Amino acid sequence: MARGKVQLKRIENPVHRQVTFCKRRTSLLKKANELSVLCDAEIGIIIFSTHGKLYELATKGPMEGLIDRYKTACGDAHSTAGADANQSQEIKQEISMLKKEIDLLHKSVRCMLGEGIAGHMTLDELLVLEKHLEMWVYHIRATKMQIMFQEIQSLKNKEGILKAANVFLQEKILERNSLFDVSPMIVQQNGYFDAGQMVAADIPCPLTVQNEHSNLWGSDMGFSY
Amino acid sequence: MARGKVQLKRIENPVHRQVTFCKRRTSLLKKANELSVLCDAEIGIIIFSTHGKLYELATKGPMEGLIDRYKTACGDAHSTAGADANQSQEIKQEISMLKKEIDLLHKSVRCMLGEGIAGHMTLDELLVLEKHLEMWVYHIRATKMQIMFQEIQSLKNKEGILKAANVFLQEKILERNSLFDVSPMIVQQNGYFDAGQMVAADIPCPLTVQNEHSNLWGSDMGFSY
DNA sequence: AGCTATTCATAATC
DNA sequence: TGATTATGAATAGCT
Repeated sequence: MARGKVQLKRIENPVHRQVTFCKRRTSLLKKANELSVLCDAEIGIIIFSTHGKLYELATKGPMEGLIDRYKTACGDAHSTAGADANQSQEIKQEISMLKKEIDLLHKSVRCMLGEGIAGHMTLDELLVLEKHLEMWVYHIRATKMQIMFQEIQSLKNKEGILKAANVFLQEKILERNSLFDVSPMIVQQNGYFDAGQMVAADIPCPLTVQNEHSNLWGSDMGFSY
Repeated sequence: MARGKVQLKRIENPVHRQVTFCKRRTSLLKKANELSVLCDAEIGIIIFSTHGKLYELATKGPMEGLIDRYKTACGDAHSTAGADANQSQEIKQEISMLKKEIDLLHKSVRCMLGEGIAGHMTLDELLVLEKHLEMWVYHIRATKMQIMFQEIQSLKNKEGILKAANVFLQEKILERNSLFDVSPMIVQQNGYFDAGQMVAADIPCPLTVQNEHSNLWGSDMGFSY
């Protein structure tokens, strides 16, 4: 062909390969159509690109009909009979395969977003900008997460301290209750309790704290990050 | 073509038609084979001559496999039976969706590999990809944030409850200190308090705080996003 | 996507 | 059929 004869070998450069694929595919289908018209032949062509994209041509009627004719002419019997029975199983299997592929591709995309772009010098500035923005946002978010984590740790420490303090205080009270008949107190679920009423009450119930997972995850606590 | 441009019309002369069919058919199959090798594509060609004679080519594996792949990729087969038509329809739709996503991801990967955006992805596809990525990241982060806020809220509730209980207990103690000269207890800001002041006592009704948040955080709760 | 220099394909002919 | 040849098509390498 032009500007040098081509080797009948897979084109390694992806860009070249893609361009050649596009051009030659078009020509092939055109040729097929010409042959069909000129010579009154029925032709079907099925092409799957490297990436699995389908291109097809059927010159007389639908591809289905051509395939049926092919199977007939091929001399077979096992075409459509048992297909339906196994179809459900096959479809499920196919869905599973497709999902696995999607998962793999997701990982690929993530990997590429996370990896350097140094290997491709022709990469445009948009991608570089995106990368920079991502790094920037990353640091902001990391800081926010750290602050939140510290707050959680701090609160946990406070909790432990207060629990210990309360245990000690209750020991004190019980110590005296046994001598002076002082009623215990109740802390209610919402954390509110009426101290005045408690003092007057006479209920031998433990001081407990429960169910404080009354999550206050309000709609106004937006995801601002 | 040589010696005059050819009309794209059926060749009426049977001899000419036969000769042209033979030559062009050979060339078409040759071209198809070249395309397959050069561009790593899977190609199948089925040709029926005017007289019904079959010529075929399948570049990677048997024609049967290619036809199966075609039916799968096409949006799926003619399942004929109407019994499971609805289920089949849903499954087809799901497969279609999955394939679209795979196609999108393939394009994304290619794009990121530096093959260029314009030639491979439409603006719509880019927007969809962007939206997908954003939604994906959004869900992950929303989940993380929700867990963290719940944790914080839970701890704050506990803190409030324990503080109230602590205040009440201190009041109790002070109330009796005035009568029995017991020194009050102090919980210090840094969370330290002197256990040595504690007086051993029998505690039939302990002040308890259930520990419900210990398993919300994994040990690998890094800032990985 | 276009262009062009080459190589290919092939219609007509022998 | 097969070979030859004059011409139109296809296309690889570049922009």
